[in-house]
Amino acid sequence: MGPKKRKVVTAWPGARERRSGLSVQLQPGVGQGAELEPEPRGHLQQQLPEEAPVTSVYFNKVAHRRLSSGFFNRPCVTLAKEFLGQVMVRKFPDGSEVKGRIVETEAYLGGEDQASHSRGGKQTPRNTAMFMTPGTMYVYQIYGVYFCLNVSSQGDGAAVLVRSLEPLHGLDTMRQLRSKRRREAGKPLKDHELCNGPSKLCQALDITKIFDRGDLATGNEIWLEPGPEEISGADIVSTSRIGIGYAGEWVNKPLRFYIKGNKCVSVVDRDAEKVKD
DNA sequence: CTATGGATCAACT
DNA sequence: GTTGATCCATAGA
Repeated sequence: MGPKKRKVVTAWPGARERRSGLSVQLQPGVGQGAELEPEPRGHLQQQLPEEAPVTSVYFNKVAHRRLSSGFFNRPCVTLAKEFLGQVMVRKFPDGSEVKGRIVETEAYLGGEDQASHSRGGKQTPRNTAMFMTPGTMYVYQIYGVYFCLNVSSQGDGAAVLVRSLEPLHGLDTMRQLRSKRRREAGKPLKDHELCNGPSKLCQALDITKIFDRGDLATGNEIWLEPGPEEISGADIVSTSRIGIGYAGEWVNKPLRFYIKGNKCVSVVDRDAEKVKD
């Protein structure tokens, strides 16, 4: 039997409201400062003015507080692994911030990758961001309900899907944002459940289509900072991607990467974790 | 396990 | 312009 007939709607509900910022009331101050901030890396972590221009790599080591465009200009698989451990920061219109450490990513390689939205090298209005400068965000809506965040990498049509974060700061804000789609009577979410999925993290950070084609390297509302610790190759599990059963030979390619043992990984692969030789 | 929900795009008229 | 099949998921039972 065929699919049910659907009415056609040209805009997603709430689009206008969300443009003006948060659509839930946040409780200011609650929980802020009670959570552990990542240790600064070295002594150069001083605060910078928000739009501090980076004019020279030689005189602006300080500017590495925020990962800049050069960081994103790497091959897709390399970038997917380098993302692990970096801290995603979301600043809301009221000035408050939430932060989470990236613990799970997937690489989508572009034209030849049958699981990629850019398969066959096809560029459409939806996936245009995948073909833009490395560091460009590709946000798309899935199943009509949720959003997923990708970041363009080096390579035509290649991008990295951000699948899971370990919440570091602003957990109460995340919980409020995540509750919007949940029943009142639902059990309160554990910390590790706040961002353990590609659309969960978009809810928790209020990432919507308005960020599509935005630049993660220069934006004021969302950016990356160096993580508190280096993630070594030995701590990275490489395994198959999630939810791409249609992609033929690409189904089993090890293009999903996560930090071994991290509680916030969405789908754990015990077999892939068994390190042999 | 199932229900949910709407944009997207190829393939048509 | 319309149609049909699909889609990188989540929530709740």
